Amino acid sequence: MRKIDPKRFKIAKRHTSREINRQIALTLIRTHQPVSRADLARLMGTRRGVVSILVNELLAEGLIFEGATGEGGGRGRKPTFLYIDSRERYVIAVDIRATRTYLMATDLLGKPLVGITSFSTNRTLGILISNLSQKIRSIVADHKAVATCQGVGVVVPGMTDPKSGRVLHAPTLGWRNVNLKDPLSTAIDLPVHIENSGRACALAQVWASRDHAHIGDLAFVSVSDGVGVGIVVNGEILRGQHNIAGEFGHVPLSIDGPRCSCGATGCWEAYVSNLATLSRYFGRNPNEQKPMSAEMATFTIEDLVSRARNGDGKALAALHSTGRYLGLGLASIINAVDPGRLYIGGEITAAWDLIESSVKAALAERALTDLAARTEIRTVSVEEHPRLRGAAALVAAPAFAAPMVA
Amino acid sequence: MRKIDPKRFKIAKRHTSREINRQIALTLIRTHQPVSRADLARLMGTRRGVVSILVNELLAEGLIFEGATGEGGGRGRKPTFLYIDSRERYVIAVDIRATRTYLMATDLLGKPLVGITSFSTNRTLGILISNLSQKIRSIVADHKAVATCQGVGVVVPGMTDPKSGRVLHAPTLGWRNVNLKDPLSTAIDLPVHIENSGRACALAQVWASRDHAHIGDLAFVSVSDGVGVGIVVNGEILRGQHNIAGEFGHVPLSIDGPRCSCGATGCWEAYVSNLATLSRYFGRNPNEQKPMSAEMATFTIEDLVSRARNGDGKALAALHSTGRYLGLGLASIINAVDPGRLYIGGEITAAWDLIESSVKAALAERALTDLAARTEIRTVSVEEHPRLRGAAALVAAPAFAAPMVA
DNA sequence: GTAATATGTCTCTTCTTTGGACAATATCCC
DNA sequence: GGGATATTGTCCAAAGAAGAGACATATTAC
Repeated sequence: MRKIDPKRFKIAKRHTSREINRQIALTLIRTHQPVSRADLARLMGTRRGVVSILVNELLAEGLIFEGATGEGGGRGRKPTFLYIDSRERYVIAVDIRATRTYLMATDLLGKPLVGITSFSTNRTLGILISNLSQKIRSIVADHKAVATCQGVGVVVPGMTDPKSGRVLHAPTLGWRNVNLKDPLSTAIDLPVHIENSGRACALAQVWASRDHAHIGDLAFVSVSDGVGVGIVVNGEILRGQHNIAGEFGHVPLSIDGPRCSCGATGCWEAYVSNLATLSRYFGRNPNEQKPMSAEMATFTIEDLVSRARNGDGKALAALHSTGRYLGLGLASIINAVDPGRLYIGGEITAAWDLIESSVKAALAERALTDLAARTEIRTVSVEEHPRLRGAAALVAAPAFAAPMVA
Repeated sequence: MRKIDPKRFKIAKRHTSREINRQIALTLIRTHQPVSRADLARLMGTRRGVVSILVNELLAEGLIFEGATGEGGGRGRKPTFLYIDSRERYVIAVDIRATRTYLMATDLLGKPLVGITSFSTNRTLGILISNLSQKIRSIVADHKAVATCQGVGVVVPGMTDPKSGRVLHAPTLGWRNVNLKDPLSTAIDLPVHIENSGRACALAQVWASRDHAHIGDLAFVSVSDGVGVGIVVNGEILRGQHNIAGEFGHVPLSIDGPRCSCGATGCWEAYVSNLATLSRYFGRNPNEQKPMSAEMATFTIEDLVSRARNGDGKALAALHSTGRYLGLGLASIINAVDPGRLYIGGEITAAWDLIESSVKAALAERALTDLAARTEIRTVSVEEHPRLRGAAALVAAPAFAAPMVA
């Protein structure tokens, strides 16, 4: 039961029905391919005649293509199978991180076309844009003959306003209220979409093409330098009134806890970020000003995990502790928005087998019902590049999205 | 950008466009009444001809009525004004609380028709249903001549599953997984809608008819024995996968804090519930098992507030403390879902002038941006009966809701 | 009184789903 | 091999709905 917004409603025009059904057909082709017109008619509960019109429209636009007539199975005329056409269009995904910036090109379904390239991030906006557009232009030039670029999706570790294309605040980059979209867009002459990396990761999971069982309500928790969270409600990214929705990283576990980079104390992030885990291992107060030892400065979570695997009890304890705090925070997410599934990303997932029990025990401690405590948790490894896949989805997904209506 | 659910999509049928525009017209009549057909055509950006058809449909169904031709202002034929017809239909709202159960009848816009009646709550389900249906039948009999009852909305202090009509867990009533809807519905032969009271309060604000500026994203925080929260996203109540979404009352402020009724420790509820505030005043550990003094047992928040107003420094300090914790928790809500507006209900609102500064200061401490810290907060006094208004909205609102599409 | 103007209804056109017919296959079974 | 049966995709007429504009009605300006 949704209330119609008396200021921002959308009237049903003459084309609206067609638009809706067209997108449904496209979605079903996407999730069920290979699929015939007759199959679609059965799935949609309409006549084959309408489906034919819809399909011909999609064919004319080049969004889908007809494959060879497939094996029907029973008797009767064999069906012509339909597929999403992922050859002529592609998108470029960009992941800007504090130290390096990563690029990838994918088709509309998120399948990578070329390997991931990267370069060192220069935090001066002008230089970064210049470096970036050079790389992008090179990719575009390479593909000019076969396909056209639909746009560039850029994810940033910080708060963003996708509408204006501004990065509101990215602490690790030292950016505050900078317009990233417009200068980049003019430099490369392509549409640019900006988004926070946590949300983009969530987006990547929503649109993950393999997932037949669509989960319209999910949360993605990305644990690395900070904790980024993306929430999806009703198949739509939750952005909130000020573009800060989903910042569970700064919901407290203990208001008297350690100081967080955001200025407040006891944020979840201050307990489970990579730095927090490492500090715990070194028995160091993360707020301390005194310089780190050489070992500490270069020591990574990967190192910690391998030590834990090799029998370092202190390392294992530090991981378990992080696992526990992770679970406590996940319980907050469940109690707050109760998503159908939780995804965890970040370096810590490499140690998931070690910490899963701690996570689940902590979750059960605070979840309000048994069923909620058993909310499915899936890890997304660093190698799956959820941020880049999310960046790609920023550009590719709108072609498949539901039209705004009512 | 919303993903279409490949399992639960809704095709656009021949009637769909009409349905959508009909509901938009109805919404606009609701929010802009008195309004003419020509006004609607301008608001909707369509021809007057289409509006006429939609309006005639709504007239035939008795949802709206034509008033006297109004003053146009300029020259030309005078418009015939349209209004929501709130005479022929009404709904019954029920608020079941631990000690008393309240009833009210309202029209479709939520305007009370008869005064609020109440009776002592008997926690034995059968007896309560019997008592309740007696009262309901009496109201129905009183109105039989003039109007028909559309249904009964029931709100409960606990977790509910509106679909099945079951109360999953209501600690203060001692109910666990009881079917409230079906037996009540058969007893009174009317449709029954069950909902958690926090969510219902949020619903009441969404559908508050005065509010021209529709806020599609809001949170309602109801502070009393416990802390109930209702979240609205995109004009729709957030229920979550297990019907526990919005339970911010059990998101921690400090995991090492006082024990909460839910079994966990340091929940927001354990800091700001009425009991927590009173315990703070009496310098008593709320988890203590030792019996309360006679004074403490009968002392209420209202008493505390009046003492604070009369110069009791300890009372004022206890309230300020609650205000601070309230603000810290509100910051969590803002960081998590970033609603456009926060509503606060409960007895504590009577002391809002005393604690507002504490609330806002605490909120500013933890909010991630200045803009977010300035999220509008509105109080809803106990006299406005938000729970009952929400219960009414459960039944009345579907008539105005947007149709499910795509 | 006449011109100007706004409202509400009506008609015709265009777009879209609905229902059914039909040709084009392909298999089953005798 | 041939007829019966079944399935796919297309086509056509019907009906629902928005778009565009004409027209009668009602009211004020001058």
